[in-house]
Amino acid sequence: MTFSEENYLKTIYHLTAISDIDVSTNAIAEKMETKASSVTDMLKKLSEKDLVNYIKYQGVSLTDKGKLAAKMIVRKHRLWECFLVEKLDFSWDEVHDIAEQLEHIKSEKLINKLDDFLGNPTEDPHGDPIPDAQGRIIKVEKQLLSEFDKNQIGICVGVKDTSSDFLKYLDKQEIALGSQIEIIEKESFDSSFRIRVGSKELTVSNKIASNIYIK
Amino acid sequence: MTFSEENYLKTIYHLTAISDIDVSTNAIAEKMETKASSVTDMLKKLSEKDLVNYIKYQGVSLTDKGKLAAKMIVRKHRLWECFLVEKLDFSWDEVHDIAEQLEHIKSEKLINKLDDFLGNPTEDPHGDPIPDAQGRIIKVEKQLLSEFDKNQIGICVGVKDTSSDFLKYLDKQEIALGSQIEIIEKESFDSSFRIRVGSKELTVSNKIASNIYIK
DNA sequence: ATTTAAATTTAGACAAATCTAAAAATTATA
DNA sequence: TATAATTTTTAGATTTGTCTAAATTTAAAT
Ligand SMILES: [Mn+2]
Ligand SMILES: [Mn+2]
Ligand SMILES: [Mn+2]
Ligand SMILES: [Mn+2]
Repeated sequence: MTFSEENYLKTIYHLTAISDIDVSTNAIAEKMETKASSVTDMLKKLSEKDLVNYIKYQGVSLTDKGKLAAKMIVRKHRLWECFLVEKLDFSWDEVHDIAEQLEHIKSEKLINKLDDFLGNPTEDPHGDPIPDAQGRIIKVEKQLLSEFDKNQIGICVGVKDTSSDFLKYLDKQEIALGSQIEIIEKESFDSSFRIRVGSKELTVSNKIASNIYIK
Repeated sequence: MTFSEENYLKTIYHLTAISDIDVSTNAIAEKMETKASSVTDMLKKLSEKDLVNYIKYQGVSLTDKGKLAAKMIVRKHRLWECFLVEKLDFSWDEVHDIAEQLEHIKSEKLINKLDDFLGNPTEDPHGDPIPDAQGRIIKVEKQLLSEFDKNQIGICVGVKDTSSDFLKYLDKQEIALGSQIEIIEKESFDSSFRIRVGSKELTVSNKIASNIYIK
């Protein structure tokens, strides 16, 4: 399997995880910053290999084989992110791009040994679940901060947007995984939130609140 | 720089390290298990990028820029081999192929942090020197076991052949880096050696003795 | 000094992954 | 429902790295 094929599988996996319905050619093209015609070519190839169910003009979904392959790539990506943060002391906003490269290293033994070395973590530095060697995922039900109401309290357990910019913003506000967040006030006009994080109080926009997972 | 370009540079680096004179197209083709015509094509490209000094029909050598680039790849390869052996408990005969992949991961920060995490090792699991971030190498003078004479004693500090087969043979004979080796007898007929390793005595062919470095 | 052999390069082809531009199918709108 | 807009696919071109076969250059052997 080539790097490119792996990247397509991963993208389709992530897009189907969101909405569950078939993924469109354009959605893939947009996410991968490539052209729709390139996507079509690749879908034909992946279909030929029985990794996706593809019907012309009708969108695409992963086969069981394709889904497992995608999960193994996600597994590698997230384990490497753990390694970078836990062992090499990278911050959570620096690891994604390097993991994008490391996720393509081919060695089952390597990834399983890495898993053990890290103590078999179930979540990556952004709170995303790590599939095990069989592709099983422990789902933790979590809500967006934006769905919370006044006076509710929760723990930050993940982020939806994992861009470096957003993660740095959270660092600045001293919001990290494990932080306790209390909703002091929800402004009905713009759906912004007044929250308490630790001892500090701050106001966050709805856009921010829509990218923080709470449990 | 592409994977392929990096692999060519590394190969040229290793071939020049042996004999110091210009490397031939065929030597590169043989080592990389590719065709001479493919090598010629790549040499033109590397020459265009000022990574090699290339004169048609006359062989090739690395420029300073090319040599530094090659050393950085070797640095990455050997540091990852250390990681695999020291941290993930791989044996020294399993790590080369995985390191061949890992050496192409692009992140200076990653490799320098890995270096620190490993305690800035100066040698890899096969006794080969690890260039530092500036490309400097600590040369340890060492001799082949085959060049030793009767009654001499030394420590095994490296191997010339790093193939899995040879390394497994050494494991079987309980010869490892750090093992004390004493030459009991040198057979003049076939240049084989009777040696003592730890408490055991054994006979090794000249071919074996020509692939073990002693200090 | 020719001739022969070996090494190297060139020419042309191919597969993978991408692109642009044009055609076809689907979906939305009037 | 007919037409327009959007989405998707096809056709053809490009880049990278490879290959085979033929031509060229260099080295070796009469
Ligand atoms: Mn990531
Ligand atoms: Mn992540
Ligand atoms: Mn190696
Ligand atoms: Mn090595």
